[in-house]
Amino acid sequence: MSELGELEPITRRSTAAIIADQLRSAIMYGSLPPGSQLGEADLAAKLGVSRGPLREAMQRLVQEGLLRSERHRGLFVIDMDAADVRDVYQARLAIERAACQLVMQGNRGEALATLSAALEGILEAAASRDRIAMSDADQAFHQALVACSGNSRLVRMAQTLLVETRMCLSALQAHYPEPDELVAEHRALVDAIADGDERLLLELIERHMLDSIDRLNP
Amino acid sequence: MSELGELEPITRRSTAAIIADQLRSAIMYGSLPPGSQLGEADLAAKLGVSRGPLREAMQRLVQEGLLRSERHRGLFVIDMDAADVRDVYQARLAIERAACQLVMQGNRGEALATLSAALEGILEAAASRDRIAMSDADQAFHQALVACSGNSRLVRMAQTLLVETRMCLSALQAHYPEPDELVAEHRALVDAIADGDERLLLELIERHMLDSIDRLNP
DNA sequence: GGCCATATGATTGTCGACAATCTCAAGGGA
DNA sequence: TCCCTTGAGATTGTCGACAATCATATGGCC
Repeated sequence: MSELGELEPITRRSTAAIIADQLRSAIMYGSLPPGSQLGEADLAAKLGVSRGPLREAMQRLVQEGLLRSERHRGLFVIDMDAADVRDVYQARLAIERAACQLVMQGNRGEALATLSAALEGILEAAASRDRIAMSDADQAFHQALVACSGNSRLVRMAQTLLVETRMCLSALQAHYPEPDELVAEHRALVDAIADGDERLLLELIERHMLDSIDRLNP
Repeated sequence: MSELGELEPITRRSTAAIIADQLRSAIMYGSLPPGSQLGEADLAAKLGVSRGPLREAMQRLVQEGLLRSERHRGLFVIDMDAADVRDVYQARLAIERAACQLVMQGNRGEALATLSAALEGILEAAASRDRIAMSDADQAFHQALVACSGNSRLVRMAQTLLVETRMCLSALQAHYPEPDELVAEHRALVDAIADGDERLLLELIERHMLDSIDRLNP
């Protein structure tokens, strides 16, 4: 959080990082749909940069696994099949389960405050019945959960997995839980943290992920 | 494995990927020690490429978290403190624990064959009492373990974490387990898989990681 | 003598151009 | 009619050069 009136350099982040964020966002929200090719000249013109920095940014996404590279063919947004959906949620379970354990044996009070706020966000989104807002709030909650673990590696991994999660939802465009259910599931997680019930928390997060796999695989 | 006499394009992987591998390897083995700056012109000359592809490769490692970028200053190999060591092993535990579960509920037979071979490698390395060979075999074992999960996301994450693990060992240059202990610990893992004892397997992998944290933090 | 401003050198960030390769369509032959 | 070859067009891969920024050393001023 930046202080009020604090003077900072205008560009403290590298251009490649900014472009990578833009592309990640575009992929996440389905603006660059799975399987689509990323023409370098085209994109560079749209973003107002040269091909150099753009290529650097794209290499980041290749490393993340969001793009696949075919030599002399171009870069394509990955398209996810059922196996990918399974992999993503299994990996999310691994990360978030570990995050839950760390939260429990770490600063639980601070985590509780952060996650209560995130839960409030889900509540508002659910009230508005806006699917995208709900997804945003859902993602923010899980991002916050992992952030509370204090483990930067877990945070980085979770970010990519959450982007892929959004890709699934955008692509499949279905089977997203009802607002009430969404709120209830996350409230249960927060309550378990509040009660200090690690056993229950781990069980809930496991169910949360495994249910999602079932929901997305008809 | 490529067939004998099979004709394949000489360069099927992108140049950036090859360079990234080289750099990753150099970082892993301590050839590029933590904290050291990566001069672009210098490296490009050594690798026989231009700065363009080199910069692309470096962006991959930035995304991986192996390099940190300071704008207009350059790229530096991350240096790991005690907190980083903890984070890496916590993350490894998360990934490898999940991999173990997937192995147990997946093709256990194939995993057993692969891991038995990997264990044989550890045995040979331990016999030679060559520290580097032991580390290589250790890493290969855990890489194989995660690969047996069949989850490509877990594999990618594990790769980065294993590189960071090697960085710790190269940097701290100490507290690596005795050959006998190394063999015993991994044999126990394989045995647990052979017996189909998931409970024990998870307990062992947990101990394996948590012990490592203690060992590296005096 | 100590400290600040300036100049210099080196390094990074960005760009445009050229070469290599792929895609796709048109043409010729069986 | 179908298939292979061949050519044009477009796209990617690579490179060298220029601009912007930072680090360091030098000289002047207090």
